[in-house]
Amino acid sequence: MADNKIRNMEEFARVSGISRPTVSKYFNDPESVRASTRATIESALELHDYRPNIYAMNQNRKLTKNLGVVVPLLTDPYFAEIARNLEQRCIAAGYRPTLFSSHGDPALEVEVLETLRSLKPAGVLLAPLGRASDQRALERFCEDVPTLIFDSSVDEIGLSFVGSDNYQFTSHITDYLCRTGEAPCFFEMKTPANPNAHRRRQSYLNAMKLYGHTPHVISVEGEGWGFEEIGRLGGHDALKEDRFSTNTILCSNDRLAIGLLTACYERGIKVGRGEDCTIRVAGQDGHPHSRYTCPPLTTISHDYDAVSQTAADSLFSAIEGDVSPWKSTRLEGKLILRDSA
Amino acid sequence: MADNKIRNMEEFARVSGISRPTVSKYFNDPESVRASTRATIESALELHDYRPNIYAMNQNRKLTKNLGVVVPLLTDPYFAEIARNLEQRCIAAGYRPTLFSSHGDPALEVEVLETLRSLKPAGVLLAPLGRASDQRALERFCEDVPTLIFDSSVDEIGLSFVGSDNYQFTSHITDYLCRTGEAPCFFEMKTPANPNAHRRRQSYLNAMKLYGHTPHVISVEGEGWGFEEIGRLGGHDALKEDRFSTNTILCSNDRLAIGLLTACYERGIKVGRGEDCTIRVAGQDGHPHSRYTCPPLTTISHDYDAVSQTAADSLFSAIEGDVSPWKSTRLEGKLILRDSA
DNA sequence: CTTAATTCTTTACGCGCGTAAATTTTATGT
DNA sequence: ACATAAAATTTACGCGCGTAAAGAATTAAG
Repeated sequence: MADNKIRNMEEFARVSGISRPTVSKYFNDPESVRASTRATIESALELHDYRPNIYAMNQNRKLTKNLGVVVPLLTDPYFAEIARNLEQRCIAAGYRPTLFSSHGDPALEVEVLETLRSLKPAGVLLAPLGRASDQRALERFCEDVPTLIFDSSVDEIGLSFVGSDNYQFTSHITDYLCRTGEAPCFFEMKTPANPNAHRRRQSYLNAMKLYGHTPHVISVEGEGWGFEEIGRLGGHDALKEDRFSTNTILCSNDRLAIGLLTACYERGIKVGRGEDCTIRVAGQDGHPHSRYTCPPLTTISHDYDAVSQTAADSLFSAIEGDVSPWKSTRLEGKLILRDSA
Repeated sequence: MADNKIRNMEEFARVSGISRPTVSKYFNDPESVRASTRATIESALELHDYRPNIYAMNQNRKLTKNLGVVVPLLTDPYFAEIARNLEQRCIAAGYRPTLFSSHGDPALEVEVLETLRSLKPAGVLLAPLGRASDQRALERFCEDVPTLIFDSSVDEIGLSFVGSDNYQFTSHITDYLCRTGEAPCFFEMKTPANPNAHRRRQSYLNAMKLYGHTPHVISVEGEGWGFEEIGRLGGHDALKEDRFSTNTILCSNDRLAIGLLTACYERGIKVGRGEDCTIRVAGQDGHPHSRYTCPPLTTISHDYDAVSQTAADSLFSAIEGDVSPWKSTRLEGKLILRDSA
């Protein structure tokens, strides 16, 4: 590490005894040079620790090693967790991921895409805002940049879609709730940000019909991404007006359920499976926090690893030349039984 | 937006009728050109929507407009929230922030700094991992890049430090707890990741002495960043062995408190201020989730906005030439009274 | 040892822009 | 109107690297 101030690749090539174009080739892909050359360069690298100027590098390269990872809201632990997972997969595969959050704002989402465009990324892993997204802007972006859509699907844009099977989620947990107690009613936002919410409601309706029960949907008001508060306030209203038709409530997602649990607590209603409990509450998502609610939340969890891996691998293979047609992959969730239902 | 494929600044300068060096000057700082010229350029910009190549831009510029924002763990909603806040301030100030997370891993933290170095950022807002950080690596980085340290202080490195006043946090909430019930015992991790934890324990000890009470600290085992689980398991143990000396527990941080609340629930212990409650639990941090625990968590909250603003503004003024000496700013927290204590 | 296939070296150009210096144009004050 | 300051233009060079082409060196195969 006696780095004698190597200023550029020219100098580094000189001290390593290898020509600059070959060194350039090495940095582009170490496997592309002979093993003995690689060893020479790498031993020189240990002595001088030089790093190529990324700006000069990316200026002329047809394809950078940059990847974009875009999530709608990084302060949501679900997206934070999946972003972390994706980021590490990208690094492991030799790419340079950059993390972006739309912060729940459609205008910001468009800006993020513009920024991303100027980064000339090799590819992008994009979880759109959903309903609020500027569809046209997304489409145009996907035409220019290899983009894999995940989490929430918006038409057939991009290379492919990878997400969870929301129909399976809801039908599976509805089935569980029906088998273990009263059939559930469904607690959701009236105008959800995410299109998955519609699939979940539909799946609830289908499942209830299938099992011969009368479905009942409670849709609560509320805009934005403060789901817990929407669930809490909506929960208070619904409880006050006695709008829950059964003692079992299936929430459209965990964050809503967390808010509802708080509302129940605040009204002195005991939630759970015990003898002394009034109602059962279940969520959907396997939110990182769901383990620590009181009572711990019964939910159906995304397979974070599988979604991340499928998404990342699809993008990588597309970048590396695989030209398979658009495809939607929806992975099943796993029921997580806890005390709330 | 009839963008007739502007390929570079040369072409854009031609169509806008302004010379390229002036256009370059404009993109570097729009205020640096005459208002009439600015108007000319901006109207051309609307017609052709050209964006300078950021790689070519940053290659020769002495100082880029890039900023780094580094947090120890982006999946922690506290850091996610503060990162979001900082990011938006950077954008508003005309910089290009890039978000990094060390994911709780010291080796990754060093890697992030290396990556950051090659981005030649104008400055960095860095929240170190803390105890686990590679001190030497941090120091060397701070020597090369204008870095403002926030959240957790590590020696007097970087431009300055901005964070919360942990002494005030703990003494304030200890005072509150003493005045409203039994004096608290202190629930913490034996080997905390964050140096703030030591300040909090010390402040607890001081405050208890001041008020003439006997302090009692319960330190629980557990490594890593899964604070909720550490709090839950440690809580179970402590409850089982009856190690809490009073009916009031002040937790070193909210995530630990959240885990403890879950443990209490699981043991059928009622937490809160009500007649029927056995113990009181309080946290520290004002974690985004603390509003939705059951019962809602009494805590003392970081002033997110003030911390972010002070940190961002300090960095900006340092970048713009202010050479004030190293300084530590510690902002007071606000008590948030809820039902748990 | 010859031959062919790889791999490396040399040479050279260009990417898109920052930036400096000298010159010309435009704005400002009297 | 003039002198002066401020801003824009012209010209030119260089940043650090990607990349292409042609020739030399190395390796692998027969």
